[in-house]
Amino acid sequence: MNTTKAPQHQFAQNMKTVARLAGVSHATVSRVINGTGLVLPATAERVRKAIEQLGFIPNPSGTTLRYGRSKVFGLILPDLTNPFYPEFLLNFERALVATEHEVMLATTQVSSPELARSVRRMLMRRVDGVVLMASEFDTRSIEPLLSHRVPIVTIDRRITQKGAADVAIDFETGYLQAAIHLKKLGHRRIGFIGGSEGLVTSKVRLKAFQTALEDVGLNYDEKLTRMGDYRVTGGRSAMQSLLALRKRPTAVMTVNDLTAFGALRALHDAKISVPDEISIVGCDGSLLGEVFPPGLTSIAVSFEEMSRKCLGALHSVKANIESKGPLLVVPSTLVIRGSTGPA
Amino acid sequence: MNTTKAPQHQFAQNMKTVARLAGVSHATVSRVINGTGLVLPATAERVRKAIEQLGFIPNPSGTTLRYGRSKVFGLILPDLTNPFYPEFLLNFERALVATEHEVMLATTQVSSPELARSVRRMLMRRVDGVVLMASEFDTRSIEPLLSHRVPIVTIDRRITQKGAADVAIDFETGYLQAAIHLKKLGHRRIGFIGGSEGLVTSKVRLKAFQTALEDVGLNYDEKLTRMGDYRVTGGRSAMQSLLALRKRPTAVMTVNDLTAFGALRALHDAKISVPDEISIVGCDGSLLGEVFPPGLTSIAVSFEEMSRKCLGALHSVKANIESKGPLLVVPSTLVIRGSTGPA
DNA sequence: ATGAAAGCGCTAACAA
DNA sequence: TTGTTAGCGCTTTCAT
Repeated sequence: MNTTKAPQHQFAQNMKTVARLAGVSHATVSRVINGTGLVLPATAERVRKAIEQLGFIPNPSGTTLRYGRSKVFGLILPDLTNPFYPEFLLNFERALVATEHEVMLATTQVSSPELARSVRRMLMRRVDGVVLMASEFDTRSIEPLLSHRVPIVTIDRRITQKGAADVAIDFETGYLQAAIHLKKLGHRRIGFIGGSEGLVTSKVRLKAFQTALEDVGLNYDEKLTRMGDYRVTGGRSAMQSLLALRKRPTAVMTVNDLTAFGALRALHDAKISVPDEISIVGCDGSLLGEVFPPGLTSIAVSFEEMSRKCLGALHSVKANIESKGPLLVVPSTLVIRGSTGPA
Repeated sequence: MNTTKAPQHQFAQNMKTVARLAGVSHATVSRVINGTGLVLPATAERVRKAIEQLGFIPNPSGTTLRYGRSKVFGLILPDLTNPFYPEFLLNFERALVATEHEVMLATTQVSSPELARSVRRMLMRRVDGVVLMASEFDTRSIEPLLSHRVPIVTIDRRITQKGAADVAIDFETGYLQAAIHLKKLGHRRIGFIGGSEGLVTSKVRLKAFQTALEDVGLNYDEKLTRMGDYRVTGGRSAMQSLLALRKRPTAVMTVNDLTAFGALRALHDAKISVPDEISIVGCDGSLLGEVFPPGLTSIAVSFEEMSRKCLGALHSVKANIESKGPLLVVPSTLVIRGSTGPA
């Protein structure tokens, strides 16, 4: 005999209720909903009618509990104030929702102990995979994901390992396009504002810039390079430093849009006209670049394609969790706006 | 006898495992983890040690299944490309994570049928409440939330109902501070770029602007008012329209930062110097306003306080689901940056 | 093609 | 103060 009372739930319907109304078993209801297994068309129709009639809303926690699957993917972002990330999130969420999945978000400085806590949260919620938007992090933090066989995708880390794939951004073509564009405009002294000292992505982008210059027959001049921090402040002070040079660059490429925004701000404050006196190139292709005066020429990646590749990578890691994940590449293209002009 | 095989889970530990190691029952483990009920300190210590030793990670789907609680709050945002929303999301997430909760995100144009689908997703996941960042929407879309007794908080709708609270933003003080600030700078002809025609929030902010002008003894001039769309494009063309006037305003307030960005862009393109020739005031206090040349003076709301109020409202609705939710107010304050100067 | 049964991990009611 | 027990909804295996 049942001694405990049923708890007060708001949800009176379950598959059994539906089954009863349709005159079938709840297993059949499950088969209809999941489109799996053989069900007579007439039966399926009856079930669908019952679902409709009852306004039945399935409860995925049953499945999560029983089978450890959640249809939730974790997404770890370092910084929601950098427009790059919300724009990616938007596309990622859209791609997930289209397949009945959900995003579980964690905003975490990846170099902090917070990363380990975010990972734990995701493990608790039994996520089916994690996209870690970072190239540099303490590998011990993701160890728990690996040991629980949760597929991982990192971004632009350019390394893969057992259970983890990587989606790299092909900055090389983007910076090359930018170099061609600037050279055509007559620029010869092209500077660069990089990311944070020592980071892999930072080095990759600087290298891409250097190679691009060489490829169009221009010299790379170390004196025209400054390091930033991927943020506005870094771009701003780097630009100020470049402006202090006796022989200034006539164009400056940057490591990301936020850095370029900082540079544009420094130029505005110094009353130097863009693009008349100097040209600026960003990297990200974020929407705000369209507005930021005078419109930022930028090396853009397709967020939509990136989301798709991340999800694809996640699936292929899951399918083969015992081997190294794939290393996918997303192309980049130059978007020309108002911040670049004749030298 | 058990005929089905245990499914392949990555998680070998549950409360029973912990209980066994600690020499107690799994109910006691639950009590220790939740800090509820009486447990002898020594017993609790043994349990904690066992949890530690096993690296036990609790599985909330058990609770969700049994009791319909998820420790997840839904957040419905209209637009992640408006920096206001990611900045709010950041704070909201932080506040939730601090109490072991999660955000479930939906990015949805609230006037579309997508809203109903987002609501359904949240119902499926058994969210404990929903923050709907919208003042205008088809009420039928949230009907399912109400009927399932899911607490709702709307933003700046300025209406509450059974099961739903509202967090309104007190724009009145913010616009008043802005009016005082501009008057002190010598401005007499102050224009306004509003939101979308017909929306409540749009009307509220326009009204706040009008009242503010009156309060400082200035005349409201309808000819200096334009409607926008809360986005960059609207602000841009509205500003262009204002610039076409024979007698231009010397300062313009806007309905939000994105609109102000658009206005600043239009002014840049028209080679009109800000704040030398015209002053601009935004509304949101988003971080990007700091950078956007020449730095946007803006009416800011504290995202942190807003998150806190939303969560508080959600709790008080839940505690009293049968009555009208509270109507809370978040203050706004003027943040002075470079876009305002002497007339 | 359909049904029966089992069990995932949890918390709360009750018993001891 | 601690243990026992029940059952939330689901999918899958096995039987029919």
